[in-house]
Parts: sequence; C-alpha cells; structure tokens
Amino acid sequence: MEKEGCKNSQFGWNREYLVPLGMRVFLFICKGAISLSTNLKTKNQEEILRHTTAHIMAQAVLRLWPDTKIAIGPVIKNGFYYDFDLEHRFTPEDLQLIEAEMEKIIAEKQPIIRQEITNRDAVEMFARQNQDYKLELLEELEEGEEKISVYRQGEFVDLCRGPHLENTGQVRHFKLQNIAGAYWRGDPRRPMLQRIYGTAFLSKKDLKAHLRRLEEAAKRDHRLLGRELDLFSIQEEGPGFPFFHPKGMIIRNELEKFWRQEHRQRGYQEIKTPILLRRDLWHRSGHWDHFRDNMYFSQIDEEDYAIKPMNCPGALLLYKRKLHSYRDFPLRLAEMGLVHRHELSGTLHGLMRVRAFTQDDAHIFILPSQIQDEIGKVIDFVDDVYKVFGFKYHVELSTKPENAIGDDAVWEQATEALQLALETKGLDYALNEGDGAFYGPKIDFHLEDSLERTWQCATIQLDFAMPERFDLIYIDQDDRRQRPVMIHRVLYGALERFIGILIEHYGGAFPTWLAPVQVQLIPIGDDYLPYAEKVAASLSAQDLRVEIDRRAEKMGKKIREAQLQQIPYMLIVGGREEEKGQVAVRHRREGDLGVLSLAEFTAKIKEEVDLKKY
RNA sequence: GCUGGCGUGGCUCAGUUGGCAGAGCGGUUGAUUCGUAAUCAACAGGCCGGGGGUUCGAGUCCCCCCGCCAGCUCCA
Repeated sequence: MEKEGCKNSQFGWNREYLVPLGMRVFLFICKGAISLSTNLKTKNQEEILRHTTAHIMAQAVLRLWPDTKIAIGPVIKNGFYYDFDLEHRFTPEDLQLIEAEMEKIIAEKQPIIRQEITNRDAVEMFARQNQDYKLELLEELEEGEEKISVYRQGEFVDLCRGPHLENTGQVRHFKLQNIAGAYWRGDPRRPMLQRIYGTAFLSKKDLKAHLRRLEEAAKRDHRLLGRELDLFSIQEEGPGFPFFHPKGMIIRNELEKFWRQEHRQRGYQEIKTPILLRRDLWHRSGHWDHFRDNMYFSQIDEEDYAIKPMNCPGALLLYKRKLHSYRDFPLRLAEMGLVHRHELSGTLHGLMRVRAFTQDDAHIFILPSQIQDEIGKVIDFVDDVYKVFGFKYHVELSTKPENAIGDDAVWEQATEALQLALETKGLDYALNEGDGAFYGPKIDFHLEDSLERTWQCATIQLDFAMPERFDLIYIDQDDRRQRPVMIHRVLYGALERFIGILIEHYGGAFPTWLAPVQVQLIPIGDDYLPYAEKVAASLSAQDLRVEIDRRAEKMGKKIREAQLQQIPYMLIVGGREEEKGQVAVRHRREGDLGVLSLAEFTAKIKEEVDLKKY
C-alpha cells in the first residue's frame, strides 16, 4: 500500500489537533485502511466506504460550523448517519453545502491514518477540541481497552474502531438524504441531536439504482395508494383512527373470510369480547400497572371503565365462565378484537401505526405438556398464512422485560419452551433481550415491506402469569384442580397494519382474490351497454366483483383508468363480442389476451380466485 | 411526547417587497359513440388548517393551538 500521502499529512495537521507530546503515535499509517482493490466481499467494502463517507461528512460539517460537537456516525442498512450538536439548525439547503464541502475533502485526497493511543491521551485530545460526546464514549471504553484507535484525515480526527479507506479520494458516489432529530444514545432524557442520513456506493450505477429503488418504493407508499385507490383515509378529526372506504372494506373482509376458514379448519372457535370493561379488571390483569400510559379511560354511571388495549382479559373472563376439563384442551379461542392504544402522536403512520386496530387474536389454553406441540402448530399456521401472500419474514425471540409480572423461574421456563419450539422447527431466529410482553416471552414474526423496513406482525406469546392472576383452573385426569398455560397469538398482527403492508407489497395491484374490483367491463359504446350488463350479471352470479364503465368516454380512457386502478381484468365488449357471446380480455400486466367465450373467462378467473394466485 | 420541516379547491402545485385567490388534473353538464393507457367545450368548486395579534389592508409578518411529513423513543 502506498503511503506517500500519509507522510505529507503529518505536516498538514492543524495545530490544535496535533497529538499531545508524549503520546505514542503509531504511524503505521494505513494499516487499518482498506484498499478498494482488496478482494473483500462487496458488502464489507460498502460498509467501509460508508463509514469513511460518514467521517468525511463530519469533517465537512466541522469545517462549515466549527463549534459543532460530533456524536456518533455508524453505518446502517443501505447507508450511514452522523449525529451532531450545534446551534445552527440544518436546512435541506445545508445538505448541498455540506455535499460541496465533502467534494472538496474528497478532491484533497487526504490520507486516512489509523493511530493507536492511550485512553488518557485521547481524553486530552478530545477535551481540547471540546468534543464532549467523544469524552463520554471514552469514559465507557476506559475499563476494557487500554489502547484505543482514532482515525485521522487532514485536520479531522475521530474516535473509531475502523476500518476505513486509504484516503478520502476513494469516495466518489455518495448522497446526503435527510435531516432528523435523534436523542443522544437513544435516550429521551438526553439532548436531542441533529442527525444527517446519507448513503454511498462503490459505483455510480449502484447509487443510482438505489435512489431509483427509493423512488419506486415511495410510489408504493400505502398512504398514497390508499387515497388513489380509494381504500381508506385518515381525517384530521381522528388522528390515528382510520376510515375504511368501500373498496378497502372488500380487502378487509376477504382477509377475514380467509382467516375464518383457516381457523375453523384448525380447531379454533371464534368469540367476541367487549371493548369497554370495568377498570378493576385491568388492575387484576396488570395492565393498569404496566400499560396504563397507553390506555384510554371512560366513565359510565359514575363507574370507571377502560377501553381495552388487549383482548386477553376478556378471553380470560370467558374461560372462567365454567369449569374446564383437561379433555377440552387445547382450547382455542379466536377473536377479531378491536383494541385502542394511546400511541404517541409522533409515531402515527398511515395504517402502519394507528391508535385503534383489530388484532386477529387467539388465546389458547393448554396443558403444560402440550406447549411444544401447540407452539409448533402456531408456527406452521403463521407460515402457511404468509405463504399465501408471498411474504419474506424473519423471526425474533423476545425475553423478559424490566417491566414484567411473574417470577424469574417461570419466565425462564417459558422462554426455554419457546426456544425449544423454534429449534424443533429448525427456524433461525434473532434474540431480542428484554423485549417480551409484560406477562410472557414471545416469538415475533417481522415482515419486510417495500422500503425494506420491517414490521412486527405475527407474535406468539407464552403466558404463565395471567392464568395465575385470574386463577384459571382445569380438572386433570385425577380430578385435581390444575393451572392451565395460555398462549396469546396473532397472525396478521393487526388488520390495519397488515393491509398497509399488503398495499405496499403488491404496489396496489392486489391479487385477484383480494382486488376490490376484479373485472372492469368496458363497453365500446352505449350500444353495447345491454350486453355489458348481461356479462356483468353473469359474473356477479359467480360471486365475482364486477363494475361497468358506463361513461360516454372513449375506450382508451376507460382502459387507462382501469389500469391506474390496477383492476386485474378489463373486458372490452363491442359488436364483435356480442355477436358470439365473447369477451375481449385485457390483463393489467399482460395486456391484450385476445377473445374468450364468457364461460372460458369465468372459469379462468374463478380458478385464479380460488387458488389465491398472485 | 421530542427535534426539524410543511399546511392555498378532491389531488398536484403557482401566488413579487403585505394591495381584487390562480393553473393543471379530477368533478358536473352538454356535444361526441369511439376497438386496447387521456375527445372537445362550458360550468361549478376556496373562512388560504384553526384562533389571537400587528396593519388603512394579512394567503403573505408575529404568537398560540391542531394536523401532516422525516426521524428519535415506543409498538400490532
């Protein structure tokens, strides 16, 4: 590796950034630097590139606003960010300014030098620069690491593990994307910093492709499509409380229909529990202590009530209405339960994050000996359902949170049971420490949407605590009273969020079984309206959703609008079709499919609907 | 909730230094009856998010509130 630049740079440093006397500087310079020519995997190369770009961005910001305190600047999926603390508030125009300054730093081809210094020397150096956040980071490093590494490029130096590129000139294709607030160390009690997000790629082509992908994803935004396709809306009068329009209801109802079929086949019974229940129930369940901040309350006849944020207490009351035998188990009670949660206003997001939503819940009461088997069945159920939609997902196991009920031994037992079930199924999973529900550990299924964000949808929670609190019992084979175990689970998660994800997943082009309008009839002129009516009636009789475009518009316009509405099939009917009892079929993706008899078309689309093809 | 940005017909957006609220799309009506992604014309449509203030005069300037957007935190 060529080190020429490094030599020069020794003299290029700004005085105040000079290493304190006596500090042991290891100038094996580019040792921690990585040349782009090395045959590292592209992903690692991209990460290194992005990390270096983050440093260049911080350097540029410091040049433009010298009083800036820099916090941290890690690589994230598809990019990087850096957090800054400064008086000036960044504007979108500033991003261009910063980019221009970055271009200068890149043109300077500054060598990037790794140095290993003692913590004390680092403290001295960052103290001189008033980099308080770095000092805080150093305090935490103090214990473990004697030597810490810093990376230097020109006048800029940052506490960093590396690795980095050899010099700033190797960064070519980058873009600063947006500005946002972020708490220091993610802690709401700490100062709010200004975060700049950006990305960088090895080639111009990759960068362009990535930016194009983002644009494409933005076009699929369910909030946009929800309006364009007239599926739902959220009015100013009810932030976080979505309205479902007639077309959105069709999707919702189809999802529920599918859900009910599947549950019936798997031995679930459906229930419905009230939305409002007395407040003392919520004390008993632990929600008052652990979930109060997210709950809505009300008064009826001077009694305090709570609007349910979860369905479990209702299901528990239903369980307790009679004595159960071990022979009843697994007792599977499913509920499309409408819950309300007071989410922070800033977190609301279309259908993805709302304040009222319908969980496709179920509470399964089992013997302790049935845990493995039943959890396995639920895992299979989730997989079967997601397959129908063609979703990618990953699984996480969440363990005991700080804010929990029940003792440690029980938690351990429950967590191990879930772990075992996952391993039995051979599923890879990530461990999510401390992220369980307050009453039990859980397995979460995360779906990936078009922007590569992940959303928690299905979750399976094992609960020993609620049965205890509600003193649930069953009678075992020896006529003794025993405590059942309870599983809480959802598949879609929340219908609202799931629909939001579906909208983005399909880009509005719903598979025919879900499409609000499955067939759009397009008569070429008024003369053929009667025939169109006849065709429509025939299809409707087959339980298909048909609309006729009766407007006095030209065919081209009717087709265009049906295309924009992403209607799966357009049937163009004129004199030629009427004569032979046929329809001219156009598919939204495949275009003109030619002429079919009405019977042929009906059979084709029926099959597509029945098989839930997508 | 926090930080920053933004609110003008249904939608996308114009609107000089404060001086008569506009366009395109959509809608309605009329004409047109058409063969695989936009026919023509006319008309209607706005408490410029809400409330205070400054001013002879506020869409425009100031303050408060509400909502939305990007994130943070939190979550189905």
